[in-house]
Amino acid sequence: MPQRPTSRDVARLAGVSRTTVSLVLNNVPDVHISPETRQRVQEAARQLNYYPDAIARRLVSGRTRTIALVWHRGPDRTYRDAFLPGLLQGITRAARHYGYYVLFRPIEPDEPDDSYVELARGRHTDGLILSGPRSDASHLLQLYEDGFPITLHGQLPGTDIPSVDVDNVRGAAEAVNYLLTLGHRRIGMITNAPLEYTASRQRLDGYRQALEQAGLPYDESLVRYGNFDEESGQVAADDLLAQDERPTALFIASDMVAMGALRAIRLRGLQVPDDLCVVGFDDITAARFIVPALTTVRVPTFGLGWTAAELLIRIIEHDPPQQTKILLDTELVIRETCGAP
Amino acid sequence: MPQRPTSRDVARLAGVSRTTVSLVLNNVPDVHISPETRQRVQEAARQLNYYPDAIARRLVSGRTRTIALVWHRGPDRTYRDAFLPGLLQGITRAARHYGYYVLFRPIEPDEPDDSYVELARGRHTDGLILSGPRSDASHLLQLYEDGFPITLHGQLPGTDIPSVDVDNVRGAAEAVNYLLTLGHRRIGMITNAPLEYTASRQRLDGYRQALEQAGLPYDESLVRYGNFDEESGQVAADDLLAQDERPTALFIASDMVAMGALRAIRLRGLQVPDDLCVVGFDDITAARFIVPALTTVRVPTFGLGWTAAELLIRIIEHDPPQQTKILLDTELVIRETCGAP
DNA sequence: TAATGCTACTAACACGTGTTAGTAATACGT
DNA sequence: ACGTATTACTAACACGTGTTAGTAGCATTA
Repeated sequence: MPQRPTSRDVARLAGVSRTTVSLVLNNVPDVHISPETRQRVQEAARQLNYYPDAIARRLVSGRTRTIALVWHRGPDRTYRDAFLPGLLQGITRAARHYGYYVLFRPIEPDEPDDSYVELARGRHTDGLILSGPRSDASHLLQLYEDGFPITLHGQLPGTDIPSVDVDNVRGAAEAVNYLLTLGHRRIGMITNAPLEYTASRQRLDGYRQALEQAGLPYDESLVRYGNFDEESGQVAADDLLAQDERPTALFIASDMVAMGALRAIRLRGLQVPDDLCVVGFDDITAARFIVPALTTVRVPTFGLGWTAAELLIRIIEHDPPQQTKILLDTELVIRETCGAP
Repeated sequence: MPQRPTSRDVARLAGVSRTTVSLVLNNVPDVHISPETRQRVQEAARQLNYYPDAIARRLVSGRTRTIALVWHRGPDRTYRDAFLPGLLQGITRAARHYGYYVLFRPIEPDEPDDSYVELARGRHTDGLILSGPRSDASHLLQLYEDGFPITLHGQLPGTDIPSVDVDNVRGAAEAVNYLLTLGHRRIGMITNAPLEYTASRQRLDGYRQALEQAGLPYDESLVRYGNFDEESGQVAADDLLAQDERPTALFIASDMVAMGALRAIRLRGLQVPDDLCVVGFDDITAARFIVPALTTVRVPTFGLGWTAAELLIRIIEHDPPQQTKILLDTELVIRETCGAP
């Protein structure tokens, strides 16, 4: 890059002081500058192709106008591929709307969990969205207590850190209700992950609630535990279908796990939806394309991103909403795995 | 945030000058500071929980240690979902390896094409990776000629801007060769997009080259044009299969387009792979899960990201490699749409 | 006519760091 | 004993901007 022009160069060319340049270019209100001078300054800036230095601006304002997305999702590829694009787009759109930039910072498996702290303490960013908070995050709490703006994507029980998440309980309940409406009474479930994960527990809770409300007993022999990936789904479904009295429908709290389950079903020679109905969760891209197309619960990834960013920015700008624990609704997408709509 | 400690505070607590603090904490070589003083400084920094201010540091060094990914892919959701996660991970990993941060900047449809220029001119970033360059990008050329570090993901014919892309010609040729090896002689093709798109033209070229090398004529009646999405694939395949003499195999230069084509095939009552073989391109997630699983050409998204970032950083650090037009190899992933391997 | 208010500007400081040039104090060589 | 080299530091500048306090010059008011 050739020598960048500074506001001093613009001032010199326009024959005014640097202060005047700043006042004109930033359109500072209630300040008296003659129209001729204004025009001279603007002309000079254009002529030199002047862009103010963001770094210097940040130093004096004390604000970076940047928010960071800390992606802390372990090695779970599925989650990354299915949710990151929408989330990121929601975040960047909200950020742009409010005049912020977005820094993307994944935490790799070989890094210490708290390596994002430097981002905050070192003033790289005005606030951060942490996707996938861990319960052992003492640095996170310290940061929060020090007043650093933070929003969680996901939930961290036992704290009052602002957070945005999907209403897993409701989403799961709605899926199971749909199966109940279709007349199913023996509904099996496969979780998306072990119950240590909050979302897992909540989706199971939704399943229980729906059954309970329909006056059906919770039967543990109908529940299996997935572990994010396809293989776990195949194993779980196979085990579930090995029983004498098979369920007539399956609620599987993760589409990726459902992919494995569907394979197990196919290998047993069973037909979906004739022999067995299936509802998934997440609405990954593949759900639309498999045959029969998977009925599932859509997660509003864009909305999660937008909401988390907006919440964060309002906190940064000292205009926090009353509600700082936000749950977004899912949407049941009816396709073919429960029969034609 | 309570008052952040500065290096002045550390200096005061340690009873030394600010200069000494800087020298010690940055481990400046060839400078004589007694071990006792060093320890006093380090102890003070720890005690105050001091993190140097990134902004001030950038101002004095003139470097942001940040690179930006400008995502300029139009409204093409497919591309975003299939490539962004891997690309971004490759970029951030390389960035971290070299000590850089990553800014993500999508260009939304309602924005002017050149809105990323401010990122460079305003010194928000040390360099940028532009994914999806447009041929009418005069600002881009200006930026490049001014010496601003830029790497393209994709290609811009007629310039010598450093770029990283997939070897579309080779990838397509390999796919078609595979079909030829299986004995197919009448091979249809559906492009991924109109031929204005460089990648589209290249994949078609690969198809032609493979045929030519096998001594087969290029028959235009076997070629149709997709347009990114599923629908375009369904229409194209349907049209292709309406002919008297059907092809025995289809090379479809986009998995998403292939999804539509497969539907058209199914609706015509044809069986894959018995009546018709299919090879796709991109290896999207769904390719693994449909039945039969789609044989396709995998794009090394992570490698593209890593390479683009590494190239960019070497340019930023004035250590450019000789080769600045890089083509990465694809990988043919053999699944079931051409029969069992 | 003096006091006040308004217009159209500018000088100087602050932000927090890295770095260059310099300075005492001590050690070393002859 | 004297000049030189080395050690262990520090004062001061620079990075480029936003902003506060201030200053001439002129118009208006009492």
